[in-house]
Amino acid sequence: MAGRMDEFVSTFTNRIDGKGRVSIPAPFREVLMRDGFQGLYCCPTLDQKAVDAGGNRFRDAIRQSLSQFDPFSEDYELLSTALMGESEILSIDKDGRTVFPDTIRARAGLTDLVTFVGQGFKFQIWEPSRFAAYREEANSRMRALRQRLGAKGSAGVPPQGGGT
Amino acid sequence: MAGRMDEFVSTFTNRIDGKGRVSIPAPFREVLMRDGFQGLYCCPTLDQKAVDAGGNRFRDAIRQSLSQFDPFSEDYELLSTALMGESEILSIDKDGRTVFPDTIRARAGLTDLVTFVGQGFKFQIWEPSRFAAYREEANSRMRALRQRLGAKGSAGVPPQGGGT
DNA sequence: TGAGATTCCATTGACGCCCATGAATGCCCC
DNA sequence: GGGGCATTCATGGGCGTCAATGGAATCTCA
Repeated sequence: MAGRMDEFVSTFTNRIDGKGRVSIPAPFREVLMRDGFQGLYCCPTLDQKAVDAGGNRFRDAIRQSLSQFDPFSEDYELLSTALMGESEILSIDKDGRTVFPDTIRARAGLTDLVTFVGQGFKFQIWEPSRFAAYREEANSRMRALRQRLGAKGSAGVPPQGGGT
Repeated sequence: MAGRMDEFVSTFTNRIDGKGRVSIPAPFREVLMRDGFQGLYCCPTLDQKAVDAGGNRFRDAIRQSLSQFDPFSEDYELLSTALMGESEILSIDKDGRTVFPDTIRARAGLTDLVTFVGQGFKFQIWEPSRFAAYREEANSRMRALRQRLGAKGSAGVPPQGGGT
């Protein structure tokens, strides 16, 4: 496998078995291992029917954004409820599998397949067909954006591959 | 369970039995154990029909928050009355259960189910359906807040799109 | 002695752990 | 360059452990 894996890259789709277990993609496990967080920190994606997940690095991002607020302010209440209250810490067994609780299943609309989408310091959990649709939309928007920016110079938007 | 759990995360709903006993969620007990506080420190949530709870860290946060006020000011009076006067220290039995006194039950409107909501250094105690409503509100206001803060820069709310 | 509260024990259902299978990939040796 | 072997990884199943819950037994204080 390639050099230092400190970021979640690429997309994988795995199966949920009868007991609700899913294998976390091995490359992602590798990243989590390096990250040092024992388990998987999951938090709902705000604008999509999906779930964000990661390790310490992801968790710290959330914690840090909360730390700016006074602990007894209304904003802290709201944010901590939405971010920490809705988060889950899942354990990963020795075979690299986890079980998504009902909350996450419902959140992402999971049935028997899960798509893991690498996004650098975190990754997302999607129901495959839902993600396919989302990716289509993202790609077309991206094309539009590139065209718009392309006129001003190529900087700003990286080359886009279809991604498999 | 997973790694070092030093914060209250996620949401759990447990049942109150005929004798008023409730199991504190095991992950929360774990956090309390590490925190070192023997028992459960509870005080009313200021602006909601709910109760805040935690251990030493929570208690310290309350003290610190109070220390910002002039000890003889009216604000101090009000806050200390609300935060300390109405506080309770509950004991946790060997099976990890506690019994909520009538004050807390009334305060949170509890009947036969309790929802525990992790909020980092503390957690909240809610009547489930009441919490469901509040969560809805928290989520929508969270979105609004994010848009507002998102415009000024990434601070405030966790990164949501692809990130490096 | 009786009512409420606390401790101890039993049940059950979920979850973690171990092993087995099988497929795909990479490696080595001929 | 090709065939065969070893490894890795996803998946399935059986089993032990733990947590949540319910009930019985014990304690306490009036």
